[in-house]
Amino acid sequence: MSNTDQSQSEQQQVRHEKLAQLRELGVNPYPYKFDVSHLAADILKNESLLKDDETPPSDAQKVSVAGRVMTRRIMGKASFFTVQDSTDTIQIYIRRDDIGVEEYNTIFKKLVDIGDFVGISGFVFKTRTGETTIHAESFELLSKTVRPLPTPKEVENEEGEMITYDAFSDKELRYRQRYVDLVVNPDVKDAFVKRTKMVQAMREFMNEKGYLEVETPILQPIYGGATARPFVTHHNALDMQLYLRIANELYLKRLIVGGFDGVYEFSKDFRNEGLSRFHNPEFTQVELYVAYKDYNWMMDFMEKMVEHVAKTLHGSTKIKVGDQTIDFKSPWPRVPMFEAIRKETGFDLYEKNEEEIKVIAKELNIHVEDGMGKGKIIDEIFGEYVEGKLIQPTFITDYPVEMSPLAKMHREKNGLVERFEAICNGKEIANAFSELNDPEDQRRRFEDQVRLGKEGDDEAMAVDEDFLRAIEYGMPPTAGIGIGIDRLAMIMTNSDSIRDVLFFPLMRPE
RNA sequence: GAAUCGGUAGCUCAGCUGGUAGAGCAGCGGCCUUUUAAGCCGCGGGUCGAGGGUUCGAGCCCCUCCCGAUUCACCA
Repeated sequence: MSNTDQSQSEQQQVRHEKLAQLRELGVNPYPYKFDVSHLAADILKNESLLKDDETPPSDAQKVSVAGRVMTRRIMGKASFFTVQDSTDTIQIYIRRDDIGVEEYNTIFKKLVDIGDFVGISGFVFKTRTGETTIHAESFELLSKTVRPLPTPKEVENEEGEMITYDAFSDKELRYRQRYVDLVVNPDVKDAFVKRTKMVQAMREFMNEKGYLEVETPILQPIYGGATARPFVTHHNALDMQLYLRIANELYLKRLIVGGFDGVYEFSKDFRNEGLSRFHNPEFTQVELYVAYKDYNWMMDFMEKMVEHVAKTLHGSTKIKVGDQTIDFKSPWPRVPMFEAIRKETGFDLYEKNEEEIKVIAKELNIHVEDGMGKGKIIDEIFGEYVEGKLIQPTFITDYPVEMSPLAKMHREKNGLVERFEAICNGKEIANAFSELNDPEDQRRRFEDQVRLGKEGDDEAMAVDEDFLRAIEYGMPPTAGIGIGIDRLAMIMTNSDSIRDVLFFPLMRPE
């Protein structure tokens, strides 16, 4: 867009004019650096920087801060304004007689706007009303903004609650212009910082156990490791169809075959499905595989790791989510899937055949489509009658083999596999199994998937011959897990939409 | 994919039964040297999501489409 574009608002045009005036005055509106000595948050915390009224400021009491101008209150020959840096917002007091007539009257009062980056040097004092403030001794424009920022204002009322006026609250604008959202809505930043700290805490927890963080292909010739529709792409030089990964499971298990005892990857996965409050086409999971362990061990591991995450982020195992309090203190209840269904519906599905289950599904008002298969129907019943009721973290264990083609047969229970899902706040946050390492069984399971695919299940898996070859070379007993990072982040940050824990959620083009 | 609600100034919103488009903040011109949603005086700013229709006349009624939010369905 040119700076004479007719589509610009009046305010944008005014700011472009100010930019030109600054240049005419010989002021570079985009200088190269500024030496910051203090962050706003540190100044606000550090009483020893406060200067008393009697003595002139010592060198140790001089501060330089930089950030965006967020509010301005001009009172003739002196002004107050606030500057927001990465840590907080601090008030600045500036006087004509301290910084010079042109600097104050022309540059500061006329040519600087809300949103501009500025650098201030001065000393710290407290105003009459007790607000810690920097008395500016010099002032420098660091970057001129030519687009007006939304200008929310926060006020504390008599009860000590913060009231926000003119909040930048339009969700569409907030998601499309996350950079603006981050500038004017401080809580947004907090949620993303928490997300990062959560990932760090998990990474440290796994590193401490000696597991190796690895990277595996995002572009895969055969997609696998989950049931989902993939994104399809094409490699020109090899003239080859490739898929964006829906999971990295099969690659991490190849690494277990290769002799690593524990490998994990924070993996951006891609599923070509609809969008919702809980679904974004690209999302993050951490998958972890540990040799010589089973799913019982993995439950111990997961509850301890998530308990650790909660303590790291909140200093407690208890977290407020909506109007619930969720307690991540281990151990979490472990309930076999069929028992959970029986408790909620009165029907025992164990060792029932597909016809019998279809009859029960009908009685439970579950919509059954052709080609859904036994596993899928059971999953439907579970989703409809059980999942949403599990608010406190719970392990649901022992799934039907039909819906778990990569999990090992249960050591005792007929027709089931050693699998668990961790459910929390009514949603799945993790999925794990004793990994199937019997190559003949694995081949049969793949073939069953192919059959389901032919019967119309468009999410069924394909046979991955190279993966079969890998486990034919031998894979030790292994426990594996995938934990949904976005879902867990939603809980840890009390967000009710996945979009609030993704910087840039997928949106239709403007 | 379906239903509901919404899209009006840079931001947040009002706009009745159809009759020349409003407020606060932000902006512009003044006054103001400890203010804090600073204050006071004055001013400008709009393709009312897009297109079509009905009407003497449409922000408002009708149709189509676009975008979003929420709920439901599928998926983690």
